Amino acid sequence: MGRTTGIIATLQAIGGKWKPLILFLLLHEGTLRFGELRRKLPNITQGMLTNQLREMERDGLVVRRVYQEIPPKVEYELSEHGRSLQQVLADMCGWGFTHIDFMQNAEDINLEETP
Amino acid sequence: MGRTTGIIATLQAIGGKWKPLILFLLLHEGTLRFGELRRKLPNITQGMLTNQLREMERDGLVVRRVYQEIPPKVEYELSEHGRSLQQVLADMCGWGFTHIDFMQNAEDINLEETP
DNA sequence: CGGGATCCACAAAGATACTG
DNA sequence: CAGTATCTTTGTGGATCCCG
Repeated sequence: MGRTTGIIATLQAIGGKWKPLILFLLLHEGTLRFGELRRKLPNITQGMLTNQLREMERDGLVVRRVYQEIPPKVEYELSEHGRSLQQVLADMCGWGFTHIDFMQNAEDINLEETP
Repeated sequence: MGRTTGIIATLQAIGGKWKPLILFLLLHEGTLRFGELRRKLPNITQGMLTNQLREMERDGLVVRRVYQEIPPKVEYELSEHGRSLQQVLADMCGWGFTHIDFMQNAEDINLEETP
C-alpha cells in the first residue's frame, strides 16, 4: 500500500466528471430535487446526472429520497460521509480562483509579447 | 459568475482521469523521468501519460525538460503554480483514507447481515 | 533504448425520444 | 417530474511502429 493509496481511493469515489460539482452544490444548497439540480448544472445530460447520483448513492456519499406522488418527486442530499468532503471541496473551489488569476496573468504576458 | 466557478476551473485544470495522481507523485518525489513516472503508475498507458503531461504543461502546472541525448531523457517536475496544489492534493489523499475506512465498515455491516 | 506517435477496439459521455 | 432506451460521438486502453 503505497503513498498514492489515498489519492487513488478519492479518485475512484469522486473522480467522475461531474461529481465534485454535484457534491459542492448539495453541500452548499442542502437538499435538492432532481430537476433543481439539473437546472443548476446547465451542461449536464439527464442520463449523466442520474448515473453520477446513483453511483454516489451506492458509494454512500449521497442520500436519495423518493416520494410516491404524482407528479414524482425525488430529493437528494449529502450523507454524513458525504459531508466529510467539505474541506476537499472548499480547497478545490479556492484553488480554482487561484488558477483563474494565474491564467489571466499568463494571458497578459502573451498579449505583451505580440508586436 | 456563480459559486461554482472555482470548482469548475479546478475540474478543467486537474479533472483529467490521472492528473491528481501524477501531480501527487511529482509533488512528493520531485523531478521524475518519463519512464520513472510510468513505472509508478502501473495501469496508465504511455499515450495517456504523454497526453496528461502535455496538457498540464500547457496549463502551467508542470515543467518539461528535454535533454538532447542518446538514449533520450525527459524530466518532469511541478511548476511553482503546480506546487500551489499541495493543500488540495493533501486533503484528497487524507479523505481517501477516511473513505477506505468508511467502506470497510459498510462491508462489515453487509457481512453481518449474511446468514 | 527511451520517448512518443499511430491505428484499432471498446467504454464512457452527449443528444434525443419516449414512459410511468 | 424524474427518469429509461437508444443512437451517435468522443475518450481510453492496447498493440505496434518510429525516430534519434
